[in-house]
Amino acid sequence: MGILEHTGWEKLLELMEAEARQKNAPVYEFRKHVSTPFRALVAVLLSSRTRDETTLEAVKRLFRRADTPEAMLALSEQEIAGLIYPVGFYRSKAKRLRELARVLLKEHGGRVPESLEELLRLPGIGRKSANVVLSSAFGKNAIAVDTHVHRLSNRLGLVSTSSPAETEKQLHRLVPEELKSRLNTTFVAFGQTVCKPVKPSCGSCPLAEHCPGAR
DNA sequence: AAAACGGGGGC
DNA sequence: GCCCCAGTTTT
Repeated sequence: MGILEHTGWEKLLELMEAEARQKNAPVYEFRKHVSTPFRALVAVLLSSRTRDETTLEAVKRLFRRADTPEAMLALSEQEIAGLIYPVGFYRSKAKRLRELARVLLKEHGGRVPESLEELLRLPGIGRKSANVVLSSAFGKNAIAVDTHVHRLSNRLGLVSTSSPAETEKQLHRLVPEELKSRLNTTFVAFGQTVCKPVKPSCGSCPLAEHCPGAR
């Protein structure tokens, strides 16, 4: 018997969300500031290997200077690097941001494309990032498999695979269309606050009773 | 001091 | 698939 048989998808997401909101999961504050397509694209690029609180500090400063591809391209790599403290990886991230702005202007008239294929062709944007933009900025029913989604899906026994790509496939079959986008934020929020990578709070977890990974 | 964080890109 | 990247935070 899996956890879904006890809760169903809707209830599962509700339980996770309630707990994560109470614990002030960083992703909620983060999302408030990066809801437009360009901001979402920039933020997701910067968020690689970086916590949401850290990324948020950087994008708040960055967007005051460069909230459009034109403004971004007008800055030098060094200037961008200085603005994105404290995300780390300054040279590579600054270079990618500027290149991203350049391609956006040259290939897409400065607009963020809305298809997975086009997003994947942007420099610095891979499958996870493209799906985050599709779901968070364009409201599409996309599933973005980051480490949180991958880890939680496996711990909860929703999928069983070491491959993020396979997790994405299986979730697509499993999750009701209208809940796919919501799953991204909810799983990240719950992963940040309860079902953490190290030392998960199984003792106080509302799902522990029916979670195969609880310990 | 060492491990964790995390996703893209190149091979 | 595996390794590289390379700064900050957590343990």
